Amino acid sequence: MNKMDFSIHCQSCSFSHLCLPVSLDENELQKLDEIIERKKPLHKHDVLVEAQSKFKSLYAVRSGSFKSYITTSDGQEQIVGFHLPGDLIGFDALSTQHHQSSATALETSMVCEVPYTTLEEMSERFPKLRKQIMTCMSDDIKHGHELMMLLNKRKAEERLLYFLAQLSQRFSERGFSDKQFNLSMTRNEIGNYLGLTVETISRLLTRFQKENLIKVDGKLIEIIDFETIYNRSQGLHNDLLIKMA
Amino acid sequence: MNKMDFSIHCQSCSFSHLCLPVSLDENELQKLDEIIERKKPLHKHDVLVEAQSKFKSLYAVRSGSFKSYITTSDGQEQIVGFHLPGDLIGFDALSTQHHQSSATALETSMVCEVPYTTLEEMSERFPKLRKQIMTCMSDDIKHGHELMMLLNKRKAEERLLYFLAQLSQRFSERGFSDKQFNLSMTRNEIGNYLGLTVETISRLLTRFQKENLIKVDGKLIEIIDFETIYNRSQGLHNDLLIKMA
DNA sequence: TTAAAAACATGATCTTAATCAACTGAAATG
DNA sequence: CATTTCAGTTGATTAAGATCATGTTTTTAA
Repeated sequence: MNKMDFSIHCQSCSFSHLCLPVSLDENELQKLDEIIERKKPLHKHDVLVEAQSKFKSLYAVRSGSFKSYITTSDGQEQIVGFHLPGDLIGFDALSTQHHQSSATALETSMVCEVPYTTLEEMSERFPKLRKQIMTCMSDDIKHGHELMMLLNKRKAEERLLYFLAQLSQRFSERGFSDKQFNLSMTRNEIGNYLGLTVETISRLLTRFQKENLIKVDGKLIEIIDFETIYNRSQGLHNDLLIKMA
Repeated sequence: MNKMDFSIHCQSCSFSHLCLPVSLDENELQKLDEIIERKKPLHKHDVLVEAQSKFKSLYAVRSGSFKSYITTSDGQEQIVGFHLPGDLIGFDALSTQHHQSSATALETSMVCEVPYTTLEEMSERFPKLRKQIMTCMSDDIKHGHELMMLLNKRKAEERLLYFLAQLSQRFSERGFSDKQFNLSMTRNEIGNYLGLTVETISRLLTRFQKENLIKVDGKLIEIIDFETIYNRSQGLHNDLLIKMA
């Protein structure tokens, strides 16, 4: 962790192309940068947002990662998303003024905080900012639809391959390696998200390794054959592909 | 179908409390009413919105019902929602300007059309309208989260009971009977939405009838024991409830 | 109005991933 | 640094729901 991180600006942030600054001009960016507060690091298990709590701020992940989850009536946890640097957390509270889901850090992480009141003001003045928030919500809806398809139509193997392919892509978009990365979430959490058990995740990872799709070393994943991972995650298997050709 | 339907106004619409007019004042409502176009009826299987098509209008269901769905890479259909009178269709296009899902009528239905350009103008002038659209999107995200929980944590029986309970509630909110209603969707479509097969839906409906929870007559459903339906849809069974007491 | 096509119901069998169990390794915590 | 808790792996068994098969009823369209 670099002390410099505390004083970084939106203008020079390497995730600005994914985050709120998208499409803002110099002047607007300057304003946004002024109202954003940099918070001190959160540690693993620290709670960033509590479900049902009043909406006070929007957060952008600066480093590390988070999971967000809802809690069912019978006390179970359902993870609804994992957040990487550049992602926004908390906009599910924009309508009701209360958060619908909780968010906790999966590792030591940093966030930028955008206080609600200043955000309201700014989005009144800058339609582009409003639009960007709309886009985030819309993306979230789309993600929900895709997930629905995944959970309804795909079997265990396809779900986990989809998860790995998607993670790899997201790391790549953020300038990290898409060939080698760390899983900050446990096997249990992956299973929770994908509607599978830990045992199934574990077995599949070992199998994928045997099939030479990935290399697994604890939390470290190496993507060996992205092509096959992607195809099979879409329900396209080799024998099927050969038939089509 | 009454001819009067064609000339009904937002001011006197019985679904205005669920639809765009929410929280608009007399003047604003008047303006909204002026830009809304009433379209002629759509029939079963008619396409209202085509996925990937350019965003031209937002639609509010006036009568009848719709399903919206995405199509997977291998050509399968995944239903992502059913729409009843008062519901908005098409706002998943607000960010990209292109629709993410298709929508077709499940029966003879009517919609109110709000052209995109006038909507943009209006929402610029009336923050309340903008807020209402935000609320719709936010509700959709929330719905997605709940569905994820349903598909990941609940078994077939609980899913279908949840579906029935939710339909009953939604009918009630719209001033229809919550005790007796018609399923405008097929068993196949229910299964598609809930991640189950037709056969499972069929078997469960017969079982629920035998257990005296509902009465089934083809597409006509009568809710007999809402209390038990709701409890069991949440994973709370009788023996468990007795233990807790 | 009637033929053809969908939609629905129900039984028999099979498959996938859950569950149960036992063990190993990693990492918090006093 | 020790010990106890948590995370992960692997095997054996089971159960829920899919799939397959067939008959019936309802809808649709010629």
